[in-house]
Amino acid sequence: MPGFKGQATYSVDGKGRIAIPSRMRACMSPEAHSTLVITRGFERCIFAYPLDEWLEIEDQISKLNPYSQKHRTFIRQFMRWAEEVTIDAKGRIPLQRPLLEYAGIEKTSLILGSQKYLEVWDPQRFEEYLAAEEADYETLAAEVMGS
Amino acid sequence: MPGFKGQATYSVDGKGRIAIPSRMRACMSPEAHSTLVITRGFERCIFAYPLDEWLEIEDQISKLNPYSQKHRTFIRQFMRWAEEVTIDAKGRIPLQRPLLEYAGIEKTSLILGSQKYLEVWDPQRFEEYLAAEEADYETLAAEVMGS
DNA sequence: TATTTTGTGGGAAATTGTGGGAAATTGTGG
DNA sequence: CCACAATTTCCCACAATTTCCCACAAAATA
Repeated sequence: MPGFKGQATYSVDGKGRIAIPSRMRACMSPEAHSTLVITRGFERCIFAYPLDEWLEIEDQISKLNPYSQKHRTFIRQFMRWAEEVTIDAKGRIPLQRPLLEYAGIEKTSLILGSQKYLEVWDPQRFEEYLAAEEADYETLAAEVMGS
Repeated sequence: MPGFKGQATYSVDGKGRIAIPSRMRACMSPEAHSTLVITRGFERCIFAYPLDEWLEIEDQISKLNPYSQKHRTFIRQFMRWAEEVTIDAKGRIPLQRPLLEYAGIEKTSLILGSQKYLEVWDPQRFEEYLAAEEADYETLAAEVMGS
């Protein structure tokens, strides 16, 4: 089962909705029930997990120890940003203002497929992120994938 | 099962489509379902993997740790350029504008068979690449293939 | 030379993305 | 408990893009 791939630049409408590219929608399994869990991602973007993927992550979270301060803090931070949203008839999802603010998204969004989840970026911020990345793609590939 | 071989110079039509040479198409196994995954290659060309080959790569990717910053960056970069395309009735595939731009392809493309995958180059850029390669073919062969 | 295959181009149909209005829901204050 | 405002959800219309399909020409085969 292939994962999410590809990229697209879509607009954010007045109601804070963004479209999910149909190719990416097609990658979701029926068990996801057209539902995504959006949450604060790393590197200042939004992550969106299909429901079934998310449940596996939550399963891991549930195994953490709530009596450890470190674990507790992580659980709190991880869960408080998460929001379950369903994809509407036109393939869109609503994004909450706090998340949009966190990611610095206003009128345009860049959607990236990243295997098990989607990422939503402010296009300009993504450019800056790319520029800041020190290792170039080919070096990184050799490092990570080299046997 | 023999791999992709040979080369061909084909045009890119107004809709960004290129034909896949029939003898290369003939090399694809039925498991590929006439589907190629095109993505950003190294040295500024486009790679095209038959679906079955690609799935093996993605399998490796899925084993990486998304909580490691380095791995996450690689997954992001690797997947965002990838796009699943099916070969149409006339043996063509559509190429997305971002990929064409990355490879500097405009009206003409050079298609190379390279064992497990195809490469799509801008003909002129390929010439430049050859010229820039310092090691000649025979020296390289001795180095790489020497037991 | 006739016939099939292969590559090229473009038109028509279907799908996809965008925006906005109306109905339903939720929260707030009287 | 009800009225009102604000938000969210559902639905429809339009435009742009993509997909599908057919026609033609060049090349290869016989």
